[in-house]
Amino acid sequence: MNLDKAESQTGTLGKALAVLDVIATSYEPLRFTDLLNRLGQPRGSLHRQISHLLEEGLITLNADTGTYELGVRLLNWASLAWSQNSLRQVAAPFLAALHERTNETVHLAVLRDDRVVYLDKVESCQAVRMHSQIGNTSPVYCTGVGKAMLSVLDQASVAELAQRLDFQVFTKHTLTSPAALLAEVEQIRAQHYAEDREEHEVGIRCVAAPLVSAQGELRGGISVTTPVYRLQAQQLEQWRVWVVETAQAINNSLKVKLGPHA
Amino acid sequence: MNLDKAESQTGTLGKALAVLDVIATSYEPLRFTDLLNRLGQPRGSLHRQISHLLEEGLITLNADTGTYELGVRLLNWASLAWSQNSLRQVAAPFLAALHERTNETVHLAVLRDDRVVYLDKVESCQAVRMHSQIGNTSPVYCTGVGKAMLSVLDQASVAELAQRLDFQVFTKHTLTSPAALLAEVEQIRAQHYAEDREEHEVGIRCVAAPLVSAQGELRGGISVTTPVYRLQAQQLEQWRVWVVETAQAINNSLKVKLGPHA
DNA sequence: AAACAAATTCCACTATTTGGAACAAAAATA
DNA sequence: TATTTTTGTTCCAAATAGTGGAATTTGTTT
Repeated sequence: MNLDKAESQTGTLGKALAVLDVIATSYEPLRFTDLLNRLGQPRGSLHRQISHLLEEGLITLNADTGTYELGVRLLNWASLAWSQNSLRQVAAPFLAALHERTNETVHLAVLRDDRVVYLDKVESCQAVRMHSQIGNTSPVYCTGVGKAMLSVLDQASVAELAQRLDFQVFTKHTLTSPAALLAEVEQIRAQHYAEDREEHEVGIRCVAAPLVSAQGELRGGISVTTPVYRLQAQQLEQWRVWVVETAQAINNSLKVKLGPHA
Repeated sequence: MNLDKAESQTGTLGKALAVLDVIATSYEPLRFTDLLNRLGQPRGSLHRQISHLLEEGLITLNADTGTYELGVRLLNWASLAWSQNSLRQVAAPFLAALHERTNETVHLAVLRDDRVVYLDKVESCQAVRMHSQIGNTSPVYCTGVGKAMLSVLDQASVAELAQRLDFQVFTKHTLTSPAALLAEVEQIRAQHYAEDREEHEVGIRCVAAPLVSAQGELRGGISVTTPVYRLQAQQLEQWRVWVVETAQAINNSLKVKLGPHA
């Protein structure tokens, strides 16, 4: 009956998670009717989906406001997801060493759904904000790790991806077109490292490199971030070398730790 | 046909999440067959459930090992869950102030499924381990916050809960019977604060108090934790006061921020 | 107390899930 | 290399769980 396009259905699960996603990404708290409007589903169906999510502890009803919040079960899963993540486990000591050398904030990130997701962070003891960044996402096109990761995908995929991106302007250095991004990625591919020159946030620069498996598949990216005011030209040069070296070391470690088979 | 006991079914969603839970709580990485054994489901069904979880990004297949890991989508949700959590938002400044006064680690936790889940933590800049603790769980019966939270439930619920707990012995001070726990909770109810006297970990003590809504319903708990070696008797007395004061302040703030209705 | 809005329940209809078995691929063994 | 065993994937009729429109209940406003 229906052999349209990429027909991807995860059935009942997908529908329930769509509800969860709306709750997760809404800026203001939502009541039943708000969800009804945003999801355009029949009352009955939505109602049951919500009860299931509640019963499973994925969401919570705030009795005072009648609005839904994400449940703490998600926090618990995330904690487990983080600690068992194999990429993170392998990379951790290298990130620590890189931080040691640079004394700047070091990130580990992966690509998901056209966005960068931060997996780990090593920083000098600062105001200890939550996971600081862990689990947060940023656009690919204006972050060091983002562009670094794109550089190991084949040109065609990058072009496709660039086409469907929605370029937002964060600073006057933000890349704002598919063409600009493609050109930049081309260059990154050649030099093996990427830079963010205040493209996402004014006053913040970073140097990044991609992580790949033994088969050359994209695994993630790492970066060193710094405020420009304490940045000196030769430091930057030094960091490029260190970041690339560290990425290389992690790649080698990945081969040993994960895939001694091909 | 089937009116057995507490008949709680979340249908398809519940089954999918059961798979996720097995992956989450396993100590070693699991392959398809491992999951099959642990879940005792027909091959076909499990296979489809796994594909759905994969497609939704809730789990990832590690191509090198053929094992499944939790997906980063969970990290992203957790990050949002944490930042939008209203209890945490309200409590945050009070936790910071309490940390300021005591200069010791301060925790915010909630009760879920007979366990304590840590929601927030303020600590002196130490080795920055991930969420440090956020999303981690501990038993109720051997933690300060755990026992503090039990003290605001009615005696019957606590007795029931105590009965179904599996008391593990962590130190020589760990409470190991429903009776002991009930007695302790009784006392906590009277004095309005709880203590963990090296019951979970040798050398660690803590003082805790429960958080309640305007209607007196349990909302969570807070605690101050310290290594015994730097503990002096009069400090402890001081902290009891501060912890109870802080809890009271948060409770008041909860009334204002959340529920000005009854 | 009436009018209104929001949330919950109901139930005949329909789509998805189920689970056993057949099939394919990969590893282990001969 | 051939053979067996293990592991993973696909199929489809039957069973089950989800759908969605409407009626009912609950709770808020006038």
